[in-house]
Formats: sequence, C-alpha cells, structure tokens
Amino acid sequence: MNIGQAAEASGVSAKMIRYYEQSGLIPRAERTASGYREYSEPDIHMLRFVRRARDLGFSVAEISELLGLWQDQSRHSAEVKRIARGHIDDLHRRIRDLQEMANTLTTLADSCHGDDRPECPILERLETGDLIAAIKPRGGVGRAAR
Amino acid sequence: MNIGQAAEASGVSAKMIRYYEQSGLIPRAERTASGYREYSEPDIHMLRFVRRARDLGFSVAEISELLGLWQDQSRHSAEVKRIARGHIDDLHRRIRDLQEMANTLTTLADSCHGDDRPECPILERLETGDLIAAIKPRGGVGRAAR
DNA sequence: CGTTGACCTTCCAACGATGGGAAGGCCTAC
DNA sequence: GTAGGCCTTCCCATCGTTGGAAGGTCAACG
Repeated sequence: MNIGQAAEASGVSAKMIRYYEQSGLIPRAERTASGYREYSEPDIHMLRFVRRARDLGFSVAEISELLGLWQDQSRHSAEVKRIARGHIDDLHRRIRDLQEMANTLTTLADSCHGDDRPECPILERLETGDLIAAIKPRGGVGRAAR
Repeated sequence: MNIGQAAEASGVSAKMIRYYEQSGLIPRAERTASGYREYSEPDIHMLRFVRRARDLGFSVAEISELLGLWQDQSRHSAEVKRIARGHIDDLHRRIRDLQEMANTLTTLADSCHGDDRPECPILERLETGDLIAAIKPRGGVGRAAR
C-alpha cells in the first residue's frame, strides 16, 4: 500500500506520516525498489491508533509512550492509566484557563453598549488593568493556553 | 526608560517587546544616540494594554485591531464588542473541543483497572476506534485545539 | 583611566504539529 | 510513448515565545 492509500485508510495525512516516521514516532516504513514507502495492515492499524490518540489531544511524546505500551505485552495497565490521567489533568488546566478568559471577557462585553459611541468598558479595562476578577495577575494564562 | 525597565514595568518581556515592534504591532521605539530603545509612560501604557489583551487570549492580529480602536477617538464601541464576541466564541469552541476530549478520556480511564495486568480498555479503544461517544469521527478536533 | 558586570543591540534557531510547494523520479492506463 | 497522478526529498511558513551567540554600551568602582 502506498503512502497515499495509507493516509486515506488511516486518516493521517501523507505529510504527517512522513513526519511521524522522520521524528521517530513510528518505525521506518518498508520501501519498494524505487523508494516508495510500503504499508501493510498492521502499519495502518498503528497509524489509526496514532490518529485517535491525536484526536484525544495527546502530544506526540505521549503517543510515543502509549505506542510503546500498546506493543508491550508485559505492560501494566497502571502505566497507561497514569499517562491518561496526566493528560486529563492537562486538559482540565487548559479548559480552566480558557474558561477564565471567556468569563472575564464576557463580563466586559456585556457591559459594553456596542453602539456608535466611542465609550467602551472593554478598552477601558484593558487600559487600566482592572479586569474585574478571576484573571491571574501575572504568569502566562494566555501563554499556557496556546 | 530602557527596554529592560519597560519589560519590568509592563510585564512584557524584552524579547517580546522587540518582537512586537518588529512585527508591526507596536510602533518603532525612540532610540538613544547609541541605539538603545527608549520608552516613555505612554509606551508602557500601550505595552500593558497588549499584555492584558494577551492574558485574555487575544491573538496578535486581534490585539492589533484593538490597539487601533483604542487609539481611535472616533471609534464605535460596537466594533470593539464585535471583536470581543468573536474571541469569546473562539474560546468557547476551544473549550468545547477540550471538554469533549476530557470527557471521552475520563470515561476510558475510569474503565481501566490501573493495576499490574496488561489488559487496558484505553489501549483497546484507541486500537479499535470505538471511542464511546462525543468524538467527532474526523476533522481535526485535536488540531483545532492547538 | 581601566576593568568589570550588567545591560543593550542584531541575528539565528528552536519549539509542536501541520500545510504548502518546488524539483525531480515513478507508475499506470491509454 | 506519453500524459497525469502518484511518489520522493527538501525548504519554507505558521504562531508566540524563548534561548543563545557575538558584539557594543553604560555605570560604578578602584
């Protein structure tokens, strides 16, 4: 199976398949005499595993761990669960940060008339820094969320 | 005021101040005879505005719009509100995507024994693709969230 | 006046995951 | 044999941010 067909079958773009191979997440694919990558059913299986883990927001580093455990018949499920829990915590942190931003900004927007006058509490608060509540005074809420 | 002091006073790192200047978000700073950037109170004011907008998760492009309106005495608050609402919608989309991931993964993790046996529903579901619910079948949930 | 250390300057690179595109080779159907 | 659709590698861009190297400047201290 060509890389294009593998991409189609797995839902991972050909670009990303090459990238995953190059970065060591997945093993080097077999090659035909002319240099084309060749994929078999187990390969597609693995690619789908990777895509589903990506859909759950796992980083490539985490997926690398998960793939290792997936292929390790003597794994302990506790290890898998630990990785999952860590990722869930990460997701919750990001959700909380975004929610704080949304809450603050919603309060600001609600207090803005939104008409053709220039007065605007949103700009005023951004200017004075009196961001009502819940905004951490320093330390990268905006950064952590990106 | 030097860039270091401006960074201290505004909460924007010197690195980022240079980057913002270079990318056109903020105007070119005054320079001393020896080439050092010089910042005055209004400059610090603007930098603080930028930092607060970043803390609320606005992109640099959005901040550019907001800065323009901030300095435009004939602005319409409706325009500011429109940008804010757009960003709030974006935040909610990202929150929803992350929440879906967290929900699915929590369900999976809850069903995993987490002991020293290899059996693990998390890996099984990643393998089979039967991700219980709420996971969009395709189309970059994982991508959109990053 | 000289040295030292803390600052500043510009330039280049990296992160993480992904897409775009160019230049060139291969394969298949007609 | 040729067209056009694949494939290959390589480089670039994104976005916001940080790190570092190489070199200039400034203030304080002896």
